Amino acid sequence: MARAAGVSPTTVSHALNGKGTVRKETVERVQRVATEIGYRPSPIAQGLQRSRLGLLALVIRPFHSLDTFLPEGVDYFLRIAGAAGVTAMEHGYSLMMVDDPTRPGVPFSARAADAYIVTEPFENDPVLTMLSEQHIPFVTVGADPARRDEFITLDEGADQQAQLMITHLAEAGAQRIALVTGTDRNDWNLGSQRTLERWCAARGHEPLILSLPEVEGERAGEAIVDHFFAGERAEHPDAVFCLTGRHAAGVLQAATRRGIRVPEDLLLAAGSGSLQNRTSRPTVTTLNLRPEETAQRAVEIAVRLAEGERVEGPLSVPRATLDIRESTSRPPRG
Amino acid sequence: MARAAGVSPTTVSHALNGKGTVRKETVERVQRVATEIGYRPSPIAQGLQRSRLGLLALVIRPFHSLDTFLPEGVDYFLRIAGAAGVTAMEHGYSLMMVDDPTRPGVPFSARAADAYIVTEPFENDPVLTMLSEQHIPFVTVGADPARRDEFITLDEGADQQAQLMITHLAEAGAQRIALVTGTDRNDWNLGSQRTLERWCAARGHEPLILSLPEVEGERAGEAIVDHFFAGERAEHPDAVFCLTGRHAAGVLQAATRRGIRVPEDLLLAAGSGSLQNRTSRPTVTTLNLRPEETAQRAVEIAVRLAEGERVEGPLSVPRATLDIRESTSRPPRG
DNA sequence: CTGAAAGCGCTTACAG
DNA sequence: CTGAAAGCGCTTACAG
Repeated sequence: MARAAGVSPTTVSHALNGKGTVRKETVERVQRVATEIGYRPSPIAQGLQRSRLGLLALVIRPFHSLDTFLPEGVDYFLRIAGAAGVTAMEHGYSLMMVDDPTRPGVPFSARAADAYIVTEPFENDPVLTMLSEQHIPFVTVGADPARRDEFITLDEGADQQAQLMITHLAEAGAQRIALVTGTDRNDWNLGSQRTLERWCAARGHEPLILSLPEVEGERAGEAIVDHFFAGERAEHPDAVFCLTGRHAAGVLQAATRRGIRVPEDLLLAAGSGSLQNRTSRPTVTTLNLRPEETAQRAVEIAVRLAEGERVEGPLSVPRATLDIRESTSRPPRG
Repeated sequence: MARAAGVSPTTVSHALNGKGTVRKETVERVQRVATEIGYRPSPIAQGLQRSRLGLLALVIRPFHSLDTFLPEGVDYFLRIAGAAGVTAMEHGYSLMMVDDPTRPGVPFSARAADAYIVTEPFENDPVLTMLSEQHIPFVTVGADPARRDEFITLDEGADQQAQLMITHLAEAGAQRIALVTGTDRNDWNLGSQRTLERWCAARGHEPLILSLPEVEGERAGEAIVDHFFAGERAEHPDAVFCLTGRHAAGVLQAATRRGIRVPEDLLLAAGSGSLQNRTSRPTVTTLNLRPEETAQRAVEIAVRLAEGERVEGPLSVPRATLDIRESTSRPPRG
């Protein structure tokens, strides 16, 4: 490029970046030649000397157990991804989704991010261990349950979120609330479980809890209904709270198939809902976890970390709200 | 790092990459020190000299008019994105989603990709112009309608795809098929329109076609039904083919609201379907565009381009198939 | 106003 | 077996 314009590399750089002082005609000539030959400064070379690429990485840990980058009917994480991409762009960064960067053979670009966002890390998550050991800045959405205060974390307040739904179900008349969690050992599953146990303990009855792999999705419906409605009638729950929208959709189908009416016989709710919970018959009450705002906060923190700022203080996701729908809208049993 | 291990940078490089010949003990010491101090070679510096970062960029042009990275109920592109991410990873690349890289102020990382995939480019798309001028390798999914053979393109065969659905509707008894396209000037909208026009011409009647912004989604349903069912009864279509699943979902709702029964009074089909078309009542017939395979092909081409290989010959997406559902399953009008 | 020099953090011939 | 030198493509002091 320098040769093509008949000037030094220094002058090219100055001209193209508006730095230093360059005669106006020289600037124009350099620009003209640049567009003529389709020259653009190498972002890699530029990155080298800023030692920053303007790249953020998003690791959605639950996708690892779901074994896909595009689980159907799992809105929450896709909305996180979409919003994170947009927010990153607004801050002058790009965002890439990567799977598990600790695996051997990962694209080496996966390690080129300036900062990482890790959502729903597992207990003692090796991804966090690696990032931490290699001094790569990162923020997690939801704590590593085993290392709660060790890393920079947007606390998701799983306890509060579960409590919100449990209170709603109780107010709608539920006496025995069953909880269906996933099997990933993350703060969302573990925290919700703790919360229901506490609630049941306060009422002096045994908690009804079932943990099934997230990946089973709606297929898990039959197993869930079998499990809770097998024994004596007095033992049956009058409300089921599934942490995932797909489990809830499955329960709705399985219950309907057996003549268990929602919400007349059974209240039904989901933690992280999805499209199908809004369109099923009846529609299903869910938590609104506000993934867009969560992503926004996470990206803002990641950007600050990427730029070498310190980030302190207790951080948290926006407070969840209830999207009350038909599945909990009529008092059960009458 | 070199100093910490008491050797030269050359030896560090050799030891860590298993190149050259280094004494076994030296290798071990270097490795030990590396993990101790959390050293990792800078991917940027490595990228500089390979002049490649292992990064692919995906530009989903329709998102630009939809004005979001996460349109709800638009499966096709998200499935493209998910599958592209996975396939990229299998080839040792990461994938980032970028919006319009021609805008001023884009993250400079957005220009750091080794190759681009651009889905559904617009007519005379400036993104393609820029990539082409800057000699950045790219592949499009769907042609730029104005520059059909100028770039490396996975042809989507919009004509064939539309023909497939039209034939199905006709076989199901449709006499007058109305087409609803989006307003983006891409090959999918324009090609489908051409195909319906040809079909109508062969039958000697005027084509019923309405173009409405993709972004209106289900809200467009009322307008569509208003438009086609305003005039005399003889002029009403007996089948509506919406290119987007959201338009189709809207038509279903609006029709139902007016007592137009699907499929008894009206056959309904969508081009690129989504979850809601599979779960609505009745379920809606769609094309299966096989986005996962499309993404896979696109990524494979992008990787070859990134690695400097030539790519030739007519390329195309996998052939669409029909997902026939209730909305076209009974002969209309008895 | 312009350019030679040094440096960003690596790797790859090449010499010892 | 190890390291000094050159180079990947830029930018940023600094000298002229």
